[in-house]
Amino acid sequence: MKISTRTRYGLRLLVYLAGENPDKLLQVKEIAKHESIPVKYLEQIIRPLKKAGMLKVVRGAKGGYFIGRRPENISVKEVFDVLENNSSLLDCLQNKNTCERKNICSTFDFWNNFNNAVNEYLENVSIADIVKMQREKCQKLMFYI
Amino acid sequence: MKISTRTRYGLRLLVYLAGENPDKLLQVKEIAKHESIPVKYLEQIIRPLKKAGMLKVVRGAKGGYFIGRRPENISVKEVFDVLENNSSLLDCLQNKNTCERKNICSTFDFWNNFNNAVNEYLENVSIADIVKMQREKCQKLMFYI
DNA sequence: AATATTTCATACTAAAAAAATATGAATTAG
DNA sequence: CTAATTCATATTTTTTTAGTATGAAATATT
Repeated sequence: MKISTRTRYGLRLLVYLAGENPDKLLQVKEIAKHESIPVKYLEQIIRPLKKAGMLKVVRGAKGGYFIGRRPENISVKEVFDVLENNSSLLDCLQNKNTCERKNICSTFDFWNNFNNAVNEYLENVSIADIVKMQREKCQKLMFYI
Repeated sequence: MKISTRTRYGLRLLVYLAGENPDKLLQVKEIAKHESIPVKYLEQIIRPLKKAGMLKVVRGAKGGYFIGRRPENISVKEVFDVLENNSSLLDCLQNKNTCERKNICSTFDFWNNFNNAVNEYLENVSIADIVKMQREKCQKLMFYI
């Protein structure tokens, strides 16, 4: 049970965009450098997030990206759904590849409950929350200097 | 973020053992059949669980396994720790391979909180709880027949 | 209009991890 | 002594993840 690099990068990307003024365009190259992410890999991560409206684009020279919605309205759950290849903790929880043991499985209900608990947690954390956490931490550090 | 087959199998194994009388020995072959798990794969899963005292063994002919502790005292968290190859959701949370961005990472605190929440959940579910859930479900089904 | 810069789209490769299999040693009941 | 069973390790196969490569499409600037 590991968080993929894809999701980790994607979250950092969104937090970065959300922390900047939405009228300032940020380019892949710049973001990649800032966040230590391979440029081409980042491009691939951006696409589905854009599709989901989490970020917006200006194409062509001097183009770039900006946050697509108010950060309060982007939950981490949504980021998971888009980037984590299979957002569900177990295949049997989402009817695809339905396991034929499903009905007799001694652990199905437990996994289901666990999955729900995790999802609920992720639904209740927004990108804005993370930006806020980060800022508070930064201020605390400044205080001691 | 997927639960590994290893952990899923291991949990089923423990729930099965916990549901039987501890003085009844169950053999790998039988468990594997009952739970639709490849025999040799199951053997590999048993070993670390045994090491952790979650199940106990009688070797040789007519040997087999039985639950190693009261099921109330085996948390799912413990099963994860033993079977999930890297129990932590992110490497940076456990000081090994320490990411050099750790201190400046915009998302570190979030991941840390999330990890703690997940662990807390798993610590508070025991094998006994799962056995109970399963039994109640079974009874409910019986009622309608 | 030409050029440089930037995003878009897809295909491919490499590395790592997970799942499963294979082989044979050690132990013990009968 | 033999058969049944667990123990231990090595190997193979499959799947997933991470990253790279190539080039098209769009647009600002000159």
